[in-house]
Amino acid sequence: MGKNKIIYSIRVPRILEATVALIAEKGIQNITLDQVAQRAELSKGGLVHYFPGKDKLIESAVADFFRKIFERGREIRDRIDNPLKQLLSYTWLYNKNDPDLLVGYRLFFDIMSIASRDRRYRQVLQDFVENWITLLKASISRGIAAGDFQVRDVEETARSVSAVYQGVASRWFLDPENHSDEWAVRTVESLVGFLVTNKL
Amino acid sequence: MGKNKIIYSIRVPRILEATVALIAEKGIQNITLDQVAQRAELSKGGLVHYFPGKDKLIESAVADFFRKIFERGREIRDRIDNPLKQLLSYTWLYNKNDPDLLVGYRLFFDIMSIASRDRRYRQVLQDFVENWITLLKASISRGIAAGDFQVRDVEETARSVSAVYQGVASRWFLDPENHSDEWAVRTVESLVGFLVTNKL
DNA sequence: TAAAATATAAACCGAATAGTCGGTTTATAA
DNA sequence: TTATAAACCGACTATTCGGTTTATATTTTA
Repeated sequence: MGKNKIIYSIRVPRILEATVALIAEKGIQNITLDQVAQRAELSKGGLVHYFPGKDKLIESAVADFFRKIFERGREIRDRIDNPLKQLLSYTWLYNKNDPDLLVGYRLFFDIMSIASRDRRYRQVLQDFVENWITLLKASISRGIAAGDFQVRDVEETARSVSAVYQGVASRWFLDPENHSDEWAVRTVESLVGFLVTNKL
Repeated sequence: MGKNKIIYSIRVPRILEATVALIAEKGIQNITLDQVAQRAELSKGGLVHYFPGKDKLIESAVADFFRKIFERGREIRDRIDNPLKQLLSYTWLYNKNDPDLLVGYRLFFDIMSIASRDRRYRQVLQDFVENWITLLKASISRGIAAGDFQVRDVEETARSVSAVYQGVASRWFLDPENHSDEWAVRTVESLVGFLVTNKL
């Protein structure tokens, strides 16, 4: 593919964006090739030319989007030096005004739902999570080296931190009426702080 | 509906069971009326006679199933007297050998995914969660009264406890290879214990 | 017991949709 | 200029599926 590199580099991002936007709107299971083609402003034939099959299309769009979100998290973390503050730096995820996050949460819930039955999607999810775990482990290790953290098992603690973020995010996103932004941030700060400093 | 009470009380549970089983297998979005009818051993016409429309059918099946799961949690909790042990009593949710839980998790992820776009489902989810919150608040209040817990805000703490359970469960269920039963139980015990005793 | 209400099955309808394909246009290379 | 491959279009096909209709059987009721 891609004899004409210029047109390719215009079309493909546009298709991926259209796909992700539609998924956010209707759900992975409910988008159609016609809809994607229409939003990406090309024909169904053209769409299929770039992504042969709906599965391939969705897979690419999801992977691309998650990669971007992760990059963002890493960049924000990298601007911080203190290990504990790094571990708490992901509260940008609790921002209702960020349209990318609205998309991201919906995508994430979709993926989880499908992953509960489909090994392939389970792998996508695991890979995504593993990236964050790696990031968290680095911060924890630095905190230990600096003498700030008391942690029995870095890996296990990183997974607990990550699980806390996810649990809080789920409630915060799906029931904002009963779970304020402040509750989310307070809970994460309290629990993550405990995980890295009060381990017996 | 259901002038004939006897036949009704046989058909309806059978239909609900078939629906839930099929949802667990294929996902809410992917079941068909024909499949449900076949598994419940009646015709599609018969099925529609009892539940006029797919939405009604799914709604009833989900509500019925969640009610049963909640009843189970309450019964287990009621057999325990110590407030902290009550708060930790829900680790029966981390049991891979229970077929009802396999069904339950898949259902739950489906609901979350749809709820992220559909107000009706968000309400279903909120109602379900609110039941657990009520249960947790009761335990926390008893612990405070007994002088065992130090908690700033009962409601907020109950929601944090619940979020911890959910976050841990998500990881434990979707990536069992990297999140052992022991990790799940240890994490919950550690975090919940902290939430009710070390609040500043 | 006859009429009415209910229960059930099977055939059917129409909309939606993933994927295919023949053919056209456009860009690059010879 | 010409040959070739990529890019693109949109009509067509086959299938799926929710819901309806029609017909028949069973149960309730008057």
